Formats: sequence, structure tokens, C-alpha cells
Amino acid sequence: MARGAWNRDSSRAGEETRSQLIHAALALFGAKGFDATSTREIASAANANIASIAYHFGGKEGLRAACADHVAEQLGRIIGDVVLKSDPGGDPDKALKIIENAISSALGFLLSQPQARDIASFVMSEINRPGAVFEALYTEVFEPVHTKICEFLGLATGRDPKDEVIRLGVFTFIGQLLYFRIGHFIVARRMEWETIGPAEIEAIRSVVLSNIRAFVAANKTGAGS
Amino acid sequence: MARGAWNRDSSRAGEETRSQLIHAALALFGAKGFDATSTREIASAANANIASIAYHFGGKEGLRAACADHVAEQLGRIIGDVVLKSDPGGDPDKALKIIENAISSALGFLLSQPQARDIASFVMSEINRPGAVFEALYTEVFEPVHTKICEFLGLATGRDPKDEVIRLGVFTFIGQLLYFRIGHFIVARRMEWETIGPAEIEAIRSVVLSNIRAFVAANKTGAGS
DNA sequence: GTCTATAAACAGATAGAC
DNA sequence: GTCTATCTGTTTATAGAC
Repeated sequence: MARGAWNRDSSRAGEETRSQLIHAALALFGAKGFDATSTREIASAANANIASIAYHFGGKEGLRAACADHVAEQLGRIIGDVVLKSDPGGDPDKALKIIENAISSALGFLLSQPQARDIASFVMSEINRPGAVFEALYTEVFEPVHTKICEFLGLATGRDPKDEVIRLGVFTFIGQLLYFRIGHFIVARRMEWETIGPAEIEAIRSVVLSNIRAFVAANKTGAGS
Repeated sequence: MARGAWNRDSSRAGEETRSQLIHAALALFGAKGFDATSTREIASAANANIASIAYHFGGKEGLRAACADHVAEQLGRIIGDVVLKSDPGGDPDKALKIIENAISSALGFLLSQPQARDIASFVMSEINRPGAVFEALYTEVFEPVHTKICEFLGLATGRDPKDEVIRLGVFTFIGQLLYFRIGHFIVARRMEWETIGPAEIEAIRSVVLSNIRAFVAANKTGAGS
């Protein structure tokens, strides 16, 4: 199924409906899962007609693909732009600072934006499903962002960005971030937090950033290895 | 719906069918999701009849609950026993060693056992759904294991196990582990690994354990804080 | 306990009026 | 582009024979 090749949308009203369908679908797919969400629910939530899904996206699968495109674009703006457009200019300290900023803003987005939960759930359910959605997310978001952070981490530690330790290290950073979104309820319960607000995010950020600095210190060339 | 209160299973054949249904369901729920899996598929995979699900579990929801019980029991044996029955005897070095062993075996289980993928997927989809399944997994697995590791980490760092930094720190450990299961395909693609075998697991283990030692070093009382 | 057959509800897709 | 009405297939649950 080709993505985004369904309708030419000659009118503005069509674009509006199309957009509302994507947003409603993303929220429902994220909250309940793709299979558990019926096209009737989506249309109802988007104040649109059931048949409009087939008209705009060719069917439920087309809507899933459109959601993936939307998510890739969103993530590109939120994470990608911050990371991809930063330039440490060869300064290791600046490189570490950029990584810290990227982690901070990613953490803020993941834990304070209501839409982040649905986006994260949607992405999480798609990254274990080999297919067009995975390919789009990987090549458009994961690969470029990971590569760029490896570049910065390589600079910060004085190692080759392609070094296995660097590439795996970046994944351990991402894992730490993500868990506080995935295990949201577990964390809140165990920490005895009613909600995860600014103060709680700050506590998490502090620990994660400390871990990243510890990684850099432990893996710096000349400082042991 | 009360869990496990459906049938008394007076015969051995009944127990056998019941067990096969749980195993088949867990594999399918994990691989495709609860909603995407039909009771027909489950019955077929378990070499049982469709009606047997209603007979043994009262319906599809009862089967989900039975899977949760089975998973809680499994995780209790695999992770829980290793962690819960270790005793560092007040020695900080031994405490760190126990944590390292626990992380190592959890990593081994997550990345090399075929069943781990389905269990992880199943758990992942349930921890964002407040309900009886979440409660069971939290009180029977997550809470006791997390508390115990906090105890060890407190001993290793010389801090109070209830310290916010310790409790959050343990979550960052778990996040690092889990990501290599959740982001399996992303990691493999980016690392240019065909599969994640013993050698690859060893590389991951090395980085994660190094991070944990760096955490302990950075958060030891007397060593800065 | 296990089976077949079927009921009742629901899914996604589509034809055709407007 | 949007709507109603409907087609076709599938779902879970269940009744009842064995």
C-alpha cells in the first residue's frame, strides 16, 4: 500500500477532515492499539463519517500509514531539529552540552506533553512490526538522530562515533528516557508520586543527566581506556 | 471478573488443555496483541476447541488474566528468585556484584530466550492498562524486585535505599535493559547485526554493567556527594 | 471435558444519493 | 466531499449432543 497517495484534496474542508481523522486515529491507536480501535470510533471522535476514512486514506491501513507519517514529521520537529541543527564546532564540552539539552527536551516532551503518550504508544507498537511504518520511522527519525548523537558523544569522549561502545551507549541513554514514559504508572506508584509534574521531571532529569556525565567520564580516552 | 476462579479441573486432561491454551495465548498476545488475536487462532495453536476457552477461563478476558498470572509466576522464578534470595551480608562490593549478576541474567533472558519476546510484549501492553493485570504484576513482581535492588544499590553506594536518587537510579538500570528488547530491531539495524546472539549480548552487557558501575562510583557517599 | 453448530454483535469496505 | 444504507466476513459466546 503506497502511503499518502490517495487523495488530492482539492478543497480546504477535505484537508480539515483529513487532519482531524489523523489526530483522532493517532490518539485512539496510541491509547487502545490499532486493532482495538474501530473505524467507527475514529470517525466519531473526528466528527467525520465512517466512509471518509476510505475516501481519504483508502482504508484503515492507509490511516495507520498517514499516522506514521504525521508522527515522523512531529518527532522530526521536536527531537530532530534540536539535535540535527546543533553544531559543537569540535568542542567536547559543547558536544556534551548539546546531548544534555537534547535529553532534557526529549524528557520534557515525553513526560509533560499529553500527546506524547499516544505518540509513544503508537511508535512502540509499530517498531516491533516489520513493515513500511517501521521503515519510515527508522530512516526518517531513529537513524539520523542516533547517528548525530553518536557524533556528539564521540566528540565528548574523544572516541570514534562508530565505536561499538558509543553506539550502544547512546541506546542506553534512550532506554533510560523511554522507560519513564513506558513505565509511567510503575514509576509513579513506586515513587509515591500522584502525578509526574515539573518537580518530578526535574528529579528524573537530574538522575539521567548524571548518568550520562558518568558515562562520558568513564569512557573518555585517556581516563582509563 | 475474578481471576483463576473459573474451573476446578477435576481431570488431568483438563489441566493439560488449560496449560496449552495459556501458552498459545501468551505467544499470540505477545506477538500480535490481545485484540488482534482471535480465540480461534488460540484454540487452533493449542490443539484445542474454541469452546474450551469459555469452559476453562470463562472467555477471552479470563484467558488474558490467566496469562498474567502465568507471567507473574514465570518472572518471579526467573528474576525474582535470583534477586530476592541473594544476601550481600552488609558488604557493598557483594551488593554491587549481586546487582550485576541480576542485570546479566535479566539481559540474557530478555535477549536469548524466545519466550521472552512474547512475555515482554505482553507485559508492555498491560502496564499501560490500569486494571487487575497491572495490579498483579506490580505487587507480585515489580514492587518486590525494585525494592530489593534498591536495597542492594543503597548498600553499594552507602546511601539510604529509599533515597530518591537510588530509586530512580534503579529505574534507569531497568530502562537500559528493556530497551534492547523493545528496540530490538532498531538496535540490530543500527549496529548492523544480523541477529543478537551471544557475542552481541556480551557487548551490550559490557556497556550496561559499565554504566551501573559508573552510577555507583558517581553516587557513592564520600566520593563527592 | 470436548465437540459441532449457531446465535448475535461487530468489523471494514463500498455503492450510490446528494 | 459527505452522507446513509448495506454487503460480506469475522468476532466472541453459547446451546446442546456426545
